[in-house]
Amino acid sequence: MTVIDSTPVTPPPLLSCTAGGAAGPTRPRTDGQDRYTISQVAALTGLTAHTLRWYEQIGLLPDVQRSATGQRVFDRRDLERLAFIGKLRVTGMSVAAMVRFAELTRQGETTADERQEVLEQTRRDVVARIAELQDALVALDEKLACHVSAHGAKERAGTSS
Amino acid sequence: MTVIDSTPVTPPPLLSCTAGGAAGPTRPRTDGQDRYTISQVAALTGLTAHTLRWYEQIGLLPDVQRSATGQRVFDRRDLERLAFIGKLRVTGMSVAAMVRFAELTRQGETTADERQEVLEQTRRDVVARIAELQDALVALDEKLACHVSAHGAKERAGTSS
DNA sequence: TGTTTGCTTCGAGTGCACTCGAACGTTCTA
DNA sequence: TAGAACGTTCGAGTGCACTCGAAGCAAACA
Repeated sequence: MTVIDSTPVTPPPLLSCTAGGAAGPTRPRTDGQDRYTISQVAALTGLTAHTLRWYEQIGLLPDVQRSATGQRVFDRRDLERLAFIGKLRVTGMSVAAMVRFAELTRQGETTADERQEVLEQTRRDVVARIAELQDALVALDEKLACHVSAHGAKERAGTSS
Repeated sequence: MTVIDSTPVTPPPLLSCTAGGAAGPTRPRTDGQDRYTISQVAALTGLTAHTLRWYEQIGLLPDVQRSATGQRVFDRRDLERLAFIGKLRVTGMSVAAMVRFAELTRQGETTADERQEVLEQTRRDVVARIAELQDALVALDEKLACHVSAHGAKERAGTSS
């Protein structure tokens, strides 16, 4: 991965309610100027070109457009999909589950209920995970409090070792 | 792992400011009745006996006492240590880092500063992780809101496909 | 007394999510 | 026109945290 310094890449604004999850069942053709090469997308997302190709290959990021010469042409929609994939990744969802979700999305409106259930379950998982982490935070703070009080006592007693 | 149904195991209350992190440099001999076999500890913690032995072997849970016949005898202190290890695990700290922390704890008061730094860094990591998850939660909620509104529109229009 | 549980060491296997490299050809850009 | 970037397929490697099994023997429990 080399640093891209030519053709400055401007991250597009993310739309709110579009096909972030995976491929939408229909994709409006990219007629505008939001075209990104794989290395630009790599730079924007922090993923490697390898990983981007892999995502496409396993069906996590399907239907990436190609130029007449066969090169991948990513657009804003793909970046949105990748952004949402990033969110799902943060939640701890496995790649296999994300692929499954992408497939459901591709299947269109008929899978809306199932997708909603997946999202709600994921939401519950995230809430639980946050609670766990906050629990851990409490434990850390208790430990730190011990350290501080022990240190304070030490300071007061002048035992510096 | 079989389910333990004899000798009901009562989880001990966790003390607040003791040797949770790893072995304290000195361990008061276990004279009381808080003695646990490896399978009892496994049942209490959800870890396997394999993993408990492994923890001891790699130095994550050092100085587990032994009976005259060489069997491990865990006590409340060990359970506290395991509870704290569980918290650290939740934070995403690697086993290697936890072992390092346990070693520092064994080394006693001289490593207090370093341990405090580790705890503070871990705390920062956890806070960042929580922020990430809350971010993901927002993204999930946006998606769910889309679903709900789409569904609502569908309901209103009577297009049920 | 027989079954279960425990002990040891050792290495191998698992599942995940990448991550990399090879090998070789095509296309784009300065 | 050179060289960087892109394309393909394929398999292998990495790092983590377990997880399991074997072998063979000792101890505890019902």
